[in-house]
Amino acid sequence: MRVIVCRCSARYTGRIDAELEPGDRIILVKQDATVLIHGASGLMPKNWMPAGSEWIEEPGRIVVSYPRRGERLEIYLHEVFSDTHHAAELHGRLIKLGSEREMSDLLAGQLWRVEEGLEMVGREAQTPVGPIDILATDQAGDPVAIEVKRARVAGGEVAYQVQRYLDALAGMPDWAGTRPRGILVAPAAARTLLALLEQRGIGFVRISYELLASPATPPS
Amino acid sequence: MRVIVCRCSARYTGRIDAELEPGDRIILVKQDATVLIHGASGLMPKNWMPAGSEWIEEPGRIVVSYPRRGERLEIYLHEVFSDTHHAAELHGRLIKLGSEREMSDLLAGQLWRVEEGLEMVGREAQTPVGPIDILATDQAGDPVAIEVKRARVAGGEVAYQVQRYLDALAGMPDWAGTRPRGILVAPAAARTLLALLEQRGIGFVRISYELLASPATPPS
DNA sequence: TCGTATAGGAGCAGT
DNA sequence: ACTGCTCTTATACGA
Repeated sequence: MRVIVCRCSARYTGRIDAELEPGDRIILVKQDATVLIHGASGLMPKNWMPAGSEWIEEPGRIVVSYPRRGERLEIYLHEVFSDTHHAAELHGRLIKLGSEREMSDLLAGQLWRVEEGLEMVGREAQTPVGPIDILATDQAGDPVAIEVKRARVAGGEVAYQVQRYLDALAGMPDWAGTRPRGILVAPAAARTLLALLEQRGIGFVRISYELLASPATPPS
Repeated sequence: MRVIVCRCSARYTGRIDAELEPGDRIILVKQDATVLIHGASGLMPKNWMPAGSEWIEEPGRIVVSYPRRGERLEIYLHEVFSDTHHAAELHGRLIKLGSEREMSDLLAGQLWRVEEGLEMVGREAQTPVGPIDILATDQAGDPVAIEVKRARVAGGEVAYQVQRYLDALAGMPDWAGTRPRGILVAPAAARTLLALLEQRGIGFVRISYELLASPATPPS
């Protein structure tokens, strides 16, 4: 890992064309050849190049390229304040708790929170248009596609995503003659989305990861 | 801007819970108080905190918090290899060419490339469900919602995005009695998306930014 | 503030 | 490789 503190400018061409005007920046070059040019604000780098990029260095100029995708970044070093190298031998993992997948896992064992009488059919149930998070059957035997979101949902696309699953279910021989339903499970939803779901006949059940992770209290 | 090269571990709690095991990292602290913990690979930091975070430092331990969103990052410094500060006085802008907005601007003056006889109605035309990139009328006087994408489109969401616009148009008094149509303009589309568009009656016209930016050759 | 859409999105898992 | 889909997505723009 190399850290260059410098005043530089840059020019990127590839997926777009971009010009970075001169400024004080920190350039990180990682062990996998990822290159980041970080400015004084924000999470995202001003410019970057992906892992596996090729590196050509001349005095005052660095050219990083990724021919496979037609990308190229030219960095012009106007003044180098420091340029150091670090071994980075230890690489501890990052462990995340509370992902959607985990929420879905928890919910699978607590389907009674969604609706009484649901029977699990499958997880990530394959349809021609993509996998359904949780597929269940209700008391009437009709299929219920449950879409799980970890965080508050605002955008309306999810309604169409569920609709797409329902259309697919309706066309599958296994479910011929049934009336597929859809339910969105999330900790919160935008007002406009709730209206859209209502209009489409898609249910919404407010459930958070914290609720699912807390000691379960199944129905009596 | 501060750069700490160190061996550290960290614990984040907020939107999820995450634990970063001990490893060699580069911590960037930006002028806007953004904090990034970068590992040896990849574009994204292992952990981060947003601009405006609060900072508490003790020997061997840094606590960054953003109470407004209930976020907190604890960094445990096991060994500090270097810890430097840099002024960063010059902040040149980043200028991008080839964004979707610019592509849309160009296309607005070359609607003949999409379909003969289109008449411009509006840009970013407001509907209750969001703005339509380009709204036009065709030779029959029916509204045409044109969605512009600057890069190849794979996901099917765009079909629903356009469908939503069409539904909204159908419900607007201005367009009562008309038959709204949708057209996706992009340099390329996935096979499955093409099928979905076809099925939904949404048109696809293959146009790239490069084509629009090249010297225009209007119809004879 | 919320809602909506773009991003050089990135990253990941399945086919 | 292509597709689908989540992300502590970030970021910008507008009502």
